[in-house]
Amino acid sequence: MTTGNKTENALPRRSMRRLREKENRGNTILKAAEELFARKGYQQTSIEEIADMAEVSTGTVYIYFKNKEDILIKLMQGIGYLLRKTLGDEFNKKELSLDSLKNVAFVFLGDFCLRYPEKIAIFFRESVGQSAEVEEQRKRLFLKLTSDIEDAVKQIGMKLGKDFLRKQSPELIAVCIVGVYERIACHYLLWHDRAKNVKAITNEAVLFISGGVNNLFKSRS
Amino acid sequence: MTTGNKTENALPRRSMRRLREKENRGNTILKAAEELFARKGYQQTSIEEIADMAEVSTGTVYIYFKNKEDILIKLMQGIGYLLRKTLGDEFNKKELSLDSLKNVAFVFLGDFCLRYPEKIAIFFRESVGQSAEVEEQRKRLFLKLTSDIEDAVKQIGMKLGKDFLRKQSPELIAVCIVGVYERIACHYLLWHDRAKNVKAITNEAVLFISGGVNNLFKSRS
Amino acid sequence: MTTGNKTENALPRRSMRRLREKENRGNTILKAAEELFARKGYQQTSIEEIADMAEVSTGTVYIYFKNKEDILIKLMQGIGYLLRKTLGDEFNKKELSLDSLKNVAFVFLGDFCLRYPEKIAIFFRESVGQSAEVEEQRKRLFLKLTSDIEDAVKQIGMKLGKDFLRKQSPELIAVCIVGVYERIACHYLLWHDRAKNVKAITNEAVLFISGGVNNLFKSRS
Amino acid sequence: MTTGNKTENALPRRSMRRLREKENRGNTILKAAEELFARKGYQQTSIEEIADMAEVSTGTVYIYFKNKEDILIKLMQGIGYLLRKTLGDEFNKKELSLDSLKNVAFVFLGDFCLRYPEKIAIFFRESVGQSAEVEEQRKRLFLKLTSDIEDAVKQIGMKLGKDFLRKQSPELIAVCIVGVYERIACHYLLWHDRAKNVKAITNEAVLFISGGVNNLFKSRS
DNA sequence: CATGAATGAGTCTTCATTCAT
DNA sequence: CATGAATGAAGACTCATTCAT
Repeated sequence: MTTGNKTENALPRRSMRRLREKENRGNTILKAAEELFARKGYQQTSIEEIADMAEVSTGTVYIYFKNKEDILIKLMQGIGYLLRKTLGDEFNKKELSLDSLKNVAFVFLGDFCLRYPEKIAIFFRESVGQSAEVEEQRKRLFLKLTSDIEDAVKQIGMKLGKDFLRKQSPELIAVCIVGVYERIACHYLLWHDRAKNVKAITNEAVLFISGGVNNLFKSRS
Repeated sequence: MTTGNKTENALPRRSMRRLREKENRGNTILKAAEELFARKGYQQTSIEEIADMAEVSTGTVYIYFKNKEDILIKLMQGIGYLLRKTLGDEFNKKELSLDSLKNVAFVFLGDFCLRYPEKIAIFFRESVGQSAEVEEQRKRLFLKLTSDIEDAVKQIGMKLGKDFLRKQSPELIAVCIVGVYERIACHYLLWHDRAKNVKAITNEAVLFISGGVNNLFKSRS
Repeated sequence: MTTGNKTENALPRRSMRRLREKENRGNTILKAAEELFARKGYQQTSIEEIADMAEVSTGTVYIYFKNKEDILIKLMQGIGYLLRKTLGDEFNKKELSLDSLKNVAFVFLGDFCLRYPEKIAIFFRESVGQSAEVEEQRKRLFLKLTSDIEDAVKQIGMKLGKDFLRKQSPELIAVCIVGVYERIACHYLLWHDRAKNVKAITNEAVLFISGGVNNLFKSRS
Repeated sequence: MTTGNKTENALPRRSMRRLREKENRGNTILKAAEELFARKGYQQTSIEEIADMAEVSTGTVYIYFKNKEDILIKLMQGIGYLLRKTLGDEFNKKELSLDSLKNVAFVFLGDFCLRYPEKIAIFFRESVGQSAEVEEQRKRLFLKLTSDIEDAVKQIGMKLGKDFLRKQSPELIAVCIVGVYERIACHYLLWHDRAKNVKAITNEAVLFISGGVNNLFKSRS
């Protein structure tokens, strides 16, 4: 049936293809930029190279993006969104508990980092120290990410019926967790290439984080 | 008279000044670069600006440094050295113990970060994502720093007569500690300006780290 | 029914509209270009802006005009035609006399300039110094205009039974008159906005021109 | 003596040459730009061409001028200054009288225009319709020029003991004179090449202007 | 005819680096 | 050593024009 329908409306099909292409053109450019930024660095990549790899002309790049900076920002936003979604979905899978922190660590280190090393390179390296605007975006994304984790930490505390030392402890915990993730990703994945040890590393990272979190619960009287 | 005076004294005096200046010229340029890189960003700072602020000519900059990248690298090395020295001195002050980790945290967050915000900005922001050579240096410095902490962690473990879960646990601990430091510095000092809360923050950071470390000791049978 | 109706009537109606629109499409584009060129300048106006204001696509612009330059040239030709027609009609209204020069001045300064400030801006400003082709057109139009006035001046001389100092004097007179018109238009209308004083200005301009013309008649022996 | 002096201070001589070169470099670039703008048009001339003709690199152009527009503006200012100086000097040569207008016309048409056809091309063609900033400068220069002539006209009126029809008549006269000059220059020098007829043309232009001015004096009762 | 996305040649502009003085 | 004017390669960006649909 569906096929028959398609056969009848040949033109729509074409225009649909056009539409799809149009929608994808921007993504093709982003993909090309992602790979090049991760491999050669943001500064070392020219618009022409991105255009070449995306098989479009330089002018086309400027139809979809305001300027080179805009490409990086859109890339960051995409990565930020995917990251938060990935972690958020994991947090929401079951009841929040200390195990959630463990699962999230596995999703990030054992999954996300291995699957998207270029995204990690861009998020943790190429988007740093480029310009005021990029830095602003970066800050915003990190704060959102931190805030997500802070919320989860708070709820875990509530679930466990425990209070934190200070009202702001969950924020600090979130900051620490993000820091641990970031540096592990850089250290073990970008610098060394110990993808194979990921499991052991993640396991211990989870232990480290759990220990840290536990230490910031107010002890019962 | 005046002329004679000048001929006799002024020249030697001048040349002494020259000598002193000559010795310091490189440092003056580094200082200028440090401030400008931290304030405006590495990419946004031109050699001319650095020369102006250091009150030398652009050509002079190239007598003391191979190129612009070299300035950043020298700056990083200086910061890296100072940082390792600061932390190392603290580690060496007394017998290593879990308290050492605490003291080091205070020295870094409560002291170093507040005293040298520009160094922090350069080390954690401006030196990131600039070029292959800079990244290489950055990696090297981070590895040294991590290695220092790893050694301290190992010794603390020995002092406490405890084994770690794995042989590589101390490395992971060190990586985590560096990550926690880095992100706290960025989050609380570069992004927000919560210099006043430093004490509470450091306190909790220390608790977090201690909890983390403790969790990676092998539990006694 | 509705469908049938559409098939019978709507299409013809549409095609009529189409036809009308088609005829006018070129003019719509010219109108848009005229306004934009006068307001923002020829160089600062893009084809896309013209198309937007004319509510057509950029491609359509190229159906009606060879290129951007062509739009400007067509515009100039239209303005040149209208200007010559306006002045010519005035010259032809009655017997040619020195009063004709006066009337023409009023028609140009007191009427044309006030009614079509954009045309003045394009003719005296935007069409200047753009390209060889445009300059060529401009020259051609100015020569025609000058020639028209020259003819009128010659006839006035004949009517008055006076000879000119030289055979070429009428040409020079025409050139001077055009120069006076041009600069008055620019000075008082484009630069200052003394539309209110137009009458006094025109009056004196006429006196200036009359005095000039009179001085180039050969004095009777 | 002088020569000996020079021989002694060889270095000063060199540095003086340097200084001269430095002062002249900007002028060399301006000269090159002047010729190219006049010949090919402002838009059609690239910075690279200017640099080539001035035998400097493109970068050097940007040491002396902010941008391309700046070159044109500096050129206009130079021309405007020279023009006003030339006319002003002529006005100041002797007592102001109607003859002064005649002499000034000869200086402008018979001298300035023939000697500096490129300056005329730039002032009356290439600087028109280019950008808001250039237009602003152009307006300013024209107003100054007009104002100079207005002042002279006023004084001539006073010298002759005659009043003008209106207080603003001198301004209008000045505007007309500038217009006459401009169009004659364009018509006879840029468009046709009647340099040989200049004398006759100027003579009649003077007559035209004189007649015009005379007609705006208030007639004695 | 109409569309408007795609093109890509063309230019300005920057700035790290060099070198004659 | 110090200078700073000159260099010129490199790259971002624009926009008139084309053409498949």
